[in-house]
Amino acid sequence: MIRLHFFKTNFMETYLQGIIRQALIEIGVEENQIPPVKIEKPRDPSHGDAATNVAMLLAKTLKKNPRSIAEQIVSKIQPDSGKVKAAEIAGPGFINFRYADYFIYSELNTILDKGGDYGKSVENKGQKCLLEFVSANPTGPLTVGHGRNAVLGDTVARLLEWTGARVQREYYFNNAGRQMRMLGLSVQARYLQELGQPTEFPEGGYEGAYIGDIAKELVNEYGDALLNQEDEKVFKEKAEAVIFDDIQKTLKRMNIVMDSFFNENTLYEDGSIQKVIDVLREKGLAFDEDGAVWFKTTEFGKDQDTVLVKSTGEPTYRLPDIAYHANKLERGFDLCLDIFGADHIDTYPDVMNGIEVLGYDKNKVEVLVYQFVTLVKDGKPFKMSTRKANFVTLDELMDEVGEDVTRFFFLMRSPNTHLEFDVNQAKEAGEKNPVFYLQYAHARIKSILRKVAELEKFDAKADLTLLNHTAEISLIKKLMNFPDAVSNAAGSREPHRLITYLNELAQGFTSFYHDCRIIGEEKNLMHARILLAEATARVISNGLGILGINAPERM
RNA sequence: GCGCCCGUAGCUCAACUGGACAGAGCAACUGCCUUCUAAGCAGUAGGUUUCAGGUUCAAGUCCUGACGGGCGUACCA
Repeated sequence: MIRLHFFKTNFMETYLQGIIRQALIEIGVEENQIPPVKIEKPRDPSHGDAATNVAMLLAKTLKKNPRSIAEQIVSKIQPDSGKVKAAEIAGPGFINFRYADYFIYSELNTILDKGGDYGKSVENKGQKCLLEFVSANPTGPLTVGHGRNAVLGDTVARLLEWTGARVQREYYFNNAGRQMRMLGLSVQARYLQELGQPTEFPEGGYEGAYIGDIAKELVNEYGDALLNQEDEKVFKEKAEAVIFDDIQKTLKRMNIVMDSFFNENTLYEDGSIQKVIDVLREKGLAFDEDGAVWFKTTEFGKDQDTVLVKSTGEPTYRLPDIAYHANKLERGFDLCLDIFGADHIDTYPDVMNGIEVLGYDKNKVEVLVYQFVTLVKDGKPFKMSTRKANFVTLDELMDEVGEDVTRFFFLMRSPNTHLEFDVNQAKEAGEKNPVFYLQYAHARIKSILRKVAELEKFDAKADLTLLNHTAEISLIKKLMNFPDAVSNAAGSREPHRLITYLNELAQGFTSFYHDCRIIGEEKNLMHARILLAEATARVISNGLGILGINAPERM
């Protein structure tokens, strides 16, 4: 049997495109009149497995009605019976194809052969990607707000890896600046209070309980030896170390491991910040006014110029951002993807313009923007502010609802829409919780396979053509869509599409489970169904793996 | 004021990037556990896709304009 491993879905698509183009030429359509032949899969299974709309696209140029064009095309098509059954015309002029049985069963074999690799593609083969995400400064524990960023970033990374890319996960941070000084001062104040010194807590300081914990640690370590520190440096450094450690633990708990950490400070040390200003000045795009250095963003259509260096001599965050992105491109990545919250969106055009002026290809930089998360508890939104003690940390959230559920909920919705994280629904250990539906389907299959293994040995080969029940056929077809679902989610950077797919798959399995027994059926049929069940478990666990969620053996 | 995002079932959201009859999950109602996991299944009900125009064979999807919501619009990050 010829294996279609490396062409797979695309193989069928290019095949259909080929025979359609051939037919078009045969009926006398000029080469340059042929529109792009798009193959799509109909929503409604009764419309077949693949369809094209070329006839409708040609209606205008050929000045004929689409159905008659479709008829002409179909009359010239002689499909390979090993791949598709005859083409049909439907609706306003769609040409629908149905997969041949042989093709479907051979695809099922492919799934079983490829196993844990099924769904991987080569479309981004050789691409080097830098995915920057989280990038929270170490001023406090990761909160729910960071959670969406972290999970989205990591999952998009996994998706890109499945399409063949090499992805480096990078965390960008700044441990200098006012924020961090304030952090140090806050710890210092708590330290002094801890030792009974009358102290005023700094205005706008960090009030979270974790600050007090760090102070206590310092007391344990140093006693009162730090009473007469002139500045907050020791406190800041301690806080940074503790908090960073904490952040990494939280990430690890969420199944996220960074490949690199990039400190903003590097950009000052190696002079690249200065270089940005120099080049912008040289090109007449930076100028001095009121003691500050400005970026002439009005040149790019903004209604205001933008400050790069404040009159205090301190740069705004835009300047290092530009230098940082230049640095990324300098490192030779083909794609630099940033995960940004909606509140940061305004810096993006400045960065793009900046790096373009510096002579880099801004098409290599891409930003995935996600909207905010609202925690909902008991039907009420839970308002959070980072600086006040009033926030829910990611760890607390995971303590409450679990790691898998947390990841799933952050991924469930399109990045582009507000995410309402319903804690009550997430905590529900049962029916109301959409995560378990997927895991349950997987556990169920595994349970059956365990039972089967106790009964008898069977060889890996089986007569798959025995799988001809409606539920079986549509389950196999669903499995066949997995690679598309992966590359779709990867291409659009929208993991929720994969979740939608997996839900449909799990539904497909459950109706198979409902209609078709495995244990107790005639031996050959049982064997065939075991393979189908195995393939399904495989695809579910591959899919959940991409989402960074466990596929449990039993529940 | 200006810029970006959003508006789809009572609620939370999908809709494969312009395709065929707009779909799920909660919530509501009706059934189903001596048979491989009922964390499940089958069914009922729920819609003028905010409104008004436009583009075309075809619009929830694209363009214009209203209306409503979120975010941004700092010499804060």
